[in-house]
This record gives sequence, C-alpha cells and structure tokens, in this order.
Amino acid sequence: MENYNHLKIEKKWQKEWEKSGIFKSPSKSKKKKFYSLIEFPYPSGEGLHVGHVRSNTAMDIISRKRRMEGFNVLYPIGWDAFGLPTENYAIKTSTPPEIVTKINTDNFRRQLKSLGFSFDWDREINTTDPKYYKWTQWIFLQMYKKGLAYKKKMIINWCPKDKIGLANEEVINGCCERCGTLVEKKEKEQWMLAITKYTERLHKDLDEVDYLPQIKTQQRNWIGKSEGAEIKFKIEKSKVKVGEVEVFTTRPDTIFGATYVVLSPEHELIEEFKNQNSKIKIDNLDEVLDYVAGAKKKDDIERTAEGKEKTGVEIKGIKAINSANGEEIPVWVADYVLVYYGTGAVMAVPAHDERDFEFATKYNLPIKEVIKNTSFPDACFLDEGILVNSSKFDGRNSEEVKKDITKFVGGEWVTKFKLRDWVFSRQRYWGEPIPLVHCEKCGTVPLPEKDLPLKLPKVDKYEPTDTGESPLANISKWVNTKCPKCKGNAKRETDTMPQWAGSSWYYLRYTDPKNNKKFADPKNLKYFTPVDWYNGGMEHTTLHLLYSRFWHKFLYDLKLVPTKEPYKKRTSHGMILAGGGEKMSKSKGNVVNPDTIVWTYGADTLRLYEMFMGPFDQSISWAEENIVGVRRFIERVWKIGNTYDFGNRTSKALESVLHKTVKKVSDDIETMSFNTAISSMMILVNEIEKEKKISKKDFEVFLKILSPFSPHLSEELWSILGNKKSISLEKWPKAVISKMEESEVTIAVQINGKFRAKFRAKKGVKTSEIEELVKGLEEVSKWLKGKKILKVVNIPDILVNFVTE
RNA sequence: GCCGGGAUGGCGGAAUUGGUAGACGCGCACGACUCAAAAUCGUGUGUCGAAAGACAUGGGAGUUCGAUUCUCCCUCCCGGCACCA
Repeated sequence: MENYNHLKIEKKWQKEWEKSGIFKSPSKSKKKKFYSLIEFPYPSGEGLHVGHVRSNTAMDIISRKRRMEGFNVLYPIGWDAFGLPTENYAIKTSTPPEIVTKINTDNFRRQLKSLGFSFDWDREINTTDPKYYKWTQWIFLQMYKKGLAYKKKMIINWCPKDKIGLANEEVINGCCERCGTLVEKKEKEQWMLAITKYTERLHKDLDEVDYLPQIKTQQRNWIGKSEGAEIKFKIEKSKVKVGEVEVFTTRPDTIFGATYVVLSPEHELIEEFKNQNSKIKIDNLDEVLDYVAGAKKKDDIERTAEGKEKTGVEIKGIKAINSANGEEIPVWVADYVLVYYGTGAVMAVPAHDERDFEFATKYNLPIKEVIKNTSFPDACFLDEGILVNSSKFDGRNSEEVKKDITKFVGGEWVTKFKLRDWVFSRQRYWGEPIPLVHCEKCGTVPLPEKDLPLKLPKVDKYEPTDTGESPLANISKWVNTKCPKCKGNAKRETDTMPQWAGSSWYYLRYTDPKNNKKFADPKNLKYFTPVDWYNGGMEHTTLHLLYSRFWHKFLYDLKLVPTKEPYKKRTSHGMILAGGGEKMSKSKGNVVNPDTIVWTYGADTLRLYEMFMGPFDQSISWAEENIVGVRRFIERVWKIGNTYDFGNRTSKALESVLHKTVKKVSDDIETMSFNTAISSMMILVNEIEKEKKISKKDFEVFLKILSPFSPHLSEELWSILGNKKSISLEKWPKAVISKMEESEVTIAVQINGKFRAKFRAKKGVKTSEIEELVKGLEEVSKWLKGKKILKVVNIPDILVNFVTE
C-alpha cells in the first residue's frame, strides 16, 4: 500500500472533475433544482481566509449531498470585487484597480480550486465586469424611473480619512466601519434609495421565510417597528392659536401626564420662528437659534457621549396645549429628541419616561403621575398599569385605553419604523458609475439602455478629492457629454454606487450569467430561484440581507423575478478566530493561510478539520494541533480501503453501527451539525477496525456518506475498489431502520435516582422480569437490602429506578 | 440600558419530548514495535479517595423518583442595537 499522498490524489481528482464537468448545472433539466449559495467573496489582497473555507465547505457538503439525492444543484461562485481596499491599494501602488482585482481573483480562484469545492465554474461572475455592472446600472435606472432613487441635500456621515460618505449602517459607534476614523458631518447632495417604501413588506414577509431566529430578530430590530399615536398639540401665543405641533408616542395612555413638549433642533417649526411674517413670534429667538446651531455642529458622538447629560432651551413666548386636559404647557427644544424619528417632536411625560424624567429633574419641570405606582416621585415608572389623574380614564388599564385616548384627543393610530432611506452615492472611483446625466435644460436624465454599460473611464489618479467629489469629476472628457434627450451640453453624474449594489442582485445573475439582453432569462429565473439555502456571516444580516431583499421586492413588483423573497432559507456561520480568541488580522500577524494547510495536510484534512472543530454557528479559535486528529482518521480510512480483504459479510453489530451512522450523518448535514456527523463516522471506523472485517458493499456505503466531507479521498478509494464512475454520481444511501435495531439493550439501574448498575437484556423486557433480574445483581441487592421499595419507575429498554424509603 | 447567544475535564466539544454526564478528537501517562527516535498499535485518563464511595455541567434556590436539560434569582463572556419617544 502506498502512503496517502494528498498532493497527488487531490490534484488528480480536481482535474478529473473539471474534465468531466459533473458539477455543472444545466439551466434546462427534468430534475428538481436545488440552489445553494454562499456569500461571494471580496477578493482581497490577503487571499482566502480560513473562514471562507469553513462556510464554503459547509455548503459544498450540502450541495454534494443534494446532487447524490438526485437534484440538479446550482452551487455558483463569483467575486464581489468593487470596494475600498482595492482602491486604496491602487492608490498606494499606482496600479489600476482592475489589474489588482485580476491578480486577486486569480489567486482566490486557484485557492478555491485547490479545496475541491463543487462550484459550477462556468457561471463565475465579477461585479466589476462591465457586462455585469451594466445590469446593476440598469436596475438602478428602473428604480430611478419609479421614483425610488432621488437626490437629497443632507447631512451625511463623512469619513475624513477615506474621504467618503457613509450610510448610517456603515457608522459604528460614530466611527467609520472600515478604518475606525471618527466620522464627521458634512452637508452634501446624495443619491438616496427609498428603501423605506418597502419597510412594511420587508418586516412582514420575514414571517414567510426560513431564517435562523436570531437573523429574523436582528432584521426586525433594525427595521424597528413600533405602533403608537400621532397627536396634535395646539401652539398658542397669549391664548390665541398660532400653530400646532404633532408628536408621536407609543404611550398615549400617559398623555394626561405630559407636562411639556420638546422639539428637535432640526424641527421645521424652528425655521418658522425666524420668518418675520410668521404668526409665531417667540421671545428668546437668539437663545434658541444659538442652541440649535450648537446642536447641529455636534456630531452624533458628541450628542450621545458628553456623559449623556441632556441639554435644552425653553422656547419662550409660546405655549402648547395638552390636548387631553387643555393645560398650558411649555415648549422646549432639546437635542435628545431626534428629527428623523417619529415626527421630530415629543410630548414629555417625566413621570413615566426615563429621558423626560432626567430632563425634567434637571430643569425643574413638573412631574405628574398618571400611572399608579409606589416609587413615585423618586423615580419614573415605565411599566403600563392603572391610570390615575386622567379624568374619565381613571382606573382603567394602559393597554385598553391607548386607542380610546388617541381617539379622544383626535389623534391617529400609526406604525413607525426606525429604518431610514439608503444613502446610495459614494464619492469614489472603484464602483459602478451612476448612469445619469445632468442637463441644464432637461434636468437629470437617465442614460438610455443602449448606452449601458456606462464604463468607468481610465484615470491617472484614484485619490478622492478634498472637496468631497469623486475622482471622476476631474476627467472633463468623461464628465462633459451630450444630453440623451435634447442633445445639448450636459454633465455626467460623478458619484459611484456603494459596494452593496452589486451584491444586491448577484444571485439572480448566476442563473444566466452570460446573457447580454437581460439581467437573466425569465425561464432560468423561474427554474432556479428562489435560492433554497443561503449561508453567510452574521455581520451581513442587517445590511446585505436587507438591501438585497429590497432590490428583489422591487424587481418582483416589476414582474421581473418570480418570487417575493430571494432566499428561502438563511443560516449563518461562526467566525474563525486566531488562537487567543482574537480576530485574525494582518497587523497582528496571526492569519492562517489555507495554502499551507493544503500543502502539508491536504484539502480533505482542512475541510474535515474545519467541520469538526466545533458547532458551525459558533465562533471558534483556530487550533493547529488538532488537525492531526482528522488527518489520522483519513489515513485509517485509506488503510482500510487499501489493505482489507473485503468479504461479502458484515457482522450484525457492525451493520447496525453502519446504518445508525448513515442516519446520523444524513440528519446532521441538514442541521449543519457537521462536527457530530464526523464524530459518528469516526466511531464507525473504530468499530470496523475492531472487527477487521466489513463487506465491500457496506464499506462503499460508508465512502458515499464520507464523500461530501472528503471528496478526494472518497473518489480515490471508490476507484481503487473498481468503480468506474465518480462517487459523486452515486445515490445517497438510505439508513435501513430494521438493520439499526439490536435485539439486546443495556438497561441502567438507579436506586433513588442514582446510577448503580447496568445490565443487558432482551428488548422489550417487562418490569416484573426486570425486578427479578436486577435483584440478583450484587451492586443492586446491597442497596436494596432491608429497604422497602416504594415505587419502581421503568423507562422501557433504557432505565429502571427503584425508589426506597 | 435593550435585544440575541453562551458558560460542561488540561483543551475543542458531545448529550434536551427530563432518563447511565463527559461521545468523538487533541493532549497526557504507561505498554508493544525499534539499536534509537518518529510514525503506528494497545491500555488508561473528570476531581478527591488505597478502596468502598463521595463530589462534579458558572453561582444560588425550586419542581421531580430522576435536572447539563424545566422555573425563578444572580455573576461573567461574546455578538448586535443604542436618547427610536
């Protein structure tokens, strides 16, 4: 027997698979389809991460199993190649980003191929390929035409280091998600996508998909649905109505306790105070404007940090009228009220809201109890309860009066969401150009479809400009163009799209990656979509998942895709951390290169190790010393396959273990419990080695269930055993229940719940028989001697418990 | 602060309609093979104890014949959100 030479064997089969094309997925097939998807990698300069190997192997195992179960499996791969790291690298080395991308994707491709993943390489896509981004631009234009893409002057999060505007989702603790630099505020015109028009559906349709519960929860929290009342409060000056302010509250039941109203600094009413012709005149305009200016200058961190001490200024000269009891109450402006949520104004109920309580205490505003509680007046009481001091609503319960009170004060019951529109423009080079033209006469004009793709022009410098414009703005030849409508002089939009654009629809392109006439043929979409199983990182559950669901729903409304939701099932994997439990990073020098492992131990070993190391959905530390365990397992299987003199009989006991293993592995793959699947196969191999005998047929059954995990080893042994066709074309084995059963069972004996002995008995043995059998056992009789048995608990074939006095 | 997940030997982890805690793997110890080492194979390996046995699943209470599993309280760790009215 030759030693197991992983280098030779793995290369051989990778070539073989490529030659035979058995992992290609025909777009036309009588078979049922199965679409399994991984998040396509960003081809970074660092090369493949061992984390990629973990998730790709998991979906590869599932894909290979599905193929053997008779499905036409689509398991595609591509590159999410636009983005900042490539651009930054290009700036640093003066290499065009497309060259950097080419080098990186070549490297990634080589690495992925060395791991034996069963991708359909014919369907490879790249978001930076004009043939691909033509359709990203096309979809954007459809959104533009439907009014979902709009330009808005707004205060954006600005990263001074990357010189780029960031979406809210990309700001982490007030810092840039990528480089950690403190984010500044900057006013700029930005392209927005009206994702909020889909909020309700994005929220509701989560009921229909099979996502891990945590993923659904995170999406729901991000969308942030809450129900409450919109209520108008009159604004009076010297007892005369001069206007009104609308507030949003989830607690209309506490309205009788509203002792003041707070406006956010950006509230529209404040603009009106400045207006000389306005009916609303206030006494301390300068003071108010000072405060507002100060608040606007502060960025989000300052507003929230600052020891969380709330500040505000009373707006003097006007009063609000509490719509519930007609009381005159003061109006304040304070930056703890956010302009972009609800109505940008709140009714403050200090007795029953922590923030209002803090503010009222600081500024000596009245605190009025309206929900009965014992802690008043030392602390606010947040729970719902029985109303007091609320005129005719006294004595009733919060829950039941909310809507009644809303009606009573003429308010409206509404649903609000935290989700805000998506800032879609970036002032960078390496992204899809936004295909719009600004014409002096016609305004903003979309490019006609025949002019797509609008290709990125060649530039000399990739640096963004300090004015905040994209480098594209410097290329006058490109910027100056003709208006598609009037043929007059016009300028191109110079902003590009964010990285999320290309990844919002890539799973659709896989169904028909080479189509030049459509983003995908409807027939292919009908056959392959939705994605049956999508696995990815937890870090993408809020952004990528939400964005792509939004794009999908938009396309669904245009009847361009056949399903409401893009992904039927979504799971996520845990991260692989470095030895000390830290993130792997270049700067810490703790990155594990999969190439090294593939060379020294082999791809099958790496695959098996990463699946065996721990629960798939949990983060886990890399531990190189454990790799040897799975390598030993592979070598033992290799030895059995090469040296055993296979007969045609397997012992009953071994047969039972085999079938249990088949069942366990089949079930565990479905629940992504790969670690226990592998452990059960190890147990089987231990048993085979103990008996030193197994039939060829049964050993082949084992090879089949091993093949998704260790495809190279399995193929090689399969062919050594004389099989001509690939093991991947075999049928997935079925566990035979009758063969799993054993005639004898081990029954545990407990005395008062404590384990004392075990014994073998025929299956289905009766309680009375057990008592006789057991009393003969010395370990049992010594505990029962002189004791009265009060009760016998018998769990058939598992356990018997004697309860004594 | 809120939401979600978690805590089990020296280490990674296994076990839930409540039923023999520690499967499987690593490590370690001893033995076989070897001139020797590595590799391999065999045996053992939760803690205390000579043994009988007792104690053990982050801590404390409870339900139960029986709790890693269910209930309540607490501690710590990880992830997400964070003045969202």
